[in-house]
Amino acid sequence: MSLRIALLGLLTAAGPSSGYDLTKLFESSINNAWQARHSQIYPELNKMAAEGLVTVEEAGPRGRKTYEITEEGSAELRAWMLDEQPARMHRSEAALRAFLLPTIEPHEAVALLREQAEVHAAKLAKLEDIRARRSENSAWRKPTFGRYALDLGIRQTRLLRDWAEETAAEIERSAGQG
Amino acid sequence: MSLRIALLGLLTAAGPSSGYDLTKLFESSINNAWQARHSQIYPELNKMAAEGLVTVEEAGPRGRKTYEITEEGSAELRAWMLDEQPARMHRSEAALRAFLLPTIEPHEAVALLREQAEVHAAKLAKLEDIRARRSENSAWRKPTFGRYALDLGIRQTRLLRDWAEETAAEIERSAGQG
DNA sequence: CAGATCATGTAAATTGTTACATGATTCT
DNA sequence: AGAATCATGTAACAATTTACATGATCTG
Repeated sequence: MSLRIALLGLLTAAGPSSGYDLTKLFESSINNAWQARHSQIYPELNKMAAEGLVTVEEAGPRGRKTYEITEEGSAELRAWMLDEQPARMHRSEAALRAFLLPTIEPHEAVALLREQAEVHAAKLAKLEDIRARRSENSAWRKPTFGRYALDLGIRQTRLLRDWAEETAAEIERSAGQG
Repeated sequence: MSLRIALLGLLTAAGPSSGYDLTKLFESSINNAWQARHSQIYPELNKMAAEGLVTVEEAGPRGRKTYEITEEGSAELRAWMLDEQPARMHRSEAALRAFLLPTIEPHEAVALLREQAEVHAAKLAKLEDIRARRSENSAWRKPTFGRYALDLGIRQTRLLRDWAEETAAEIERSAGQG
């Protein structure tokens, strides 16, 4: 379901797009929240077209197909947004690693965390750069699009960086004592 | 792969356990990072036993089977932990909703965010309570187990609460003007 | 014209969810 | 004895990944 919702959302945010466009949008915009390959996106778009959630226009240069969201599609997206869903699924390999940190040696954990902190710091810089340039290059119809998610992404990345740094320092401290 | 890693991690952290135990541990400990039902856990444990990553002891009261991690299983876990994996997968319906916030009316978005903030606040209280009582009831072999992940979970939950509150306020402000 | 990029698809395998199915043991 | 909990499993379906496959168009 979430893939479908993400696609409807991107079609709302960016306007009529091809599967190829959407695949790239997935990587560049919503990647922090959800991922999908073209091999999943193309069939899903066709299923959605068959169900009337989007329309297809087959006219482009290299067999390019342009999909556009329908009223029915917008209704589906809206229903999902307003629906009470107490069970929100969340999977994160980074958090899994955090849990499993005590399974390796303290000095290894410290090295790993320091490395992670650097990765997060680099990502943070990239996201902040995107935010700074937001007004120019955005493919969005409304300027608010992506804004809240970007803000959330920046905060989360900063949190991960700080957590990694502080946890590394803490492990180092306690390993030095014990 | 991640399911397998999570199971190996839990077997390391909690010692020999049954599939039933592990299913409950999934819910209570690692849930913030990964989820799995017993219908996925039981077959995976049997596959891991066949591959020599865990041993099985069929002796318990109600057909209970006890699984224990082997050297080979520990090596697999260790390899995963130390392995450089630049692509860490992350999926979150909450973040997806954040992205799609501008697809609904501002007043709806505000209501949704306020609701979410409350949910996160409640979860935060629960997690902080768990942290406060940690020393007593923990099933872990080492006291550090779950500690780092719990800390991360608390920070992330607090972040979501704050983000929801502040974003609600911001939307309210700009909707009032515009 | 060669290499990059655009553009779409399918097949097979893996992973994850929901639903069905069963029986033992403990608690009240 | 009946309800709750312990305990394990399978089957069907849905979602996701990896790999295979193809061809058009643009760029240098």
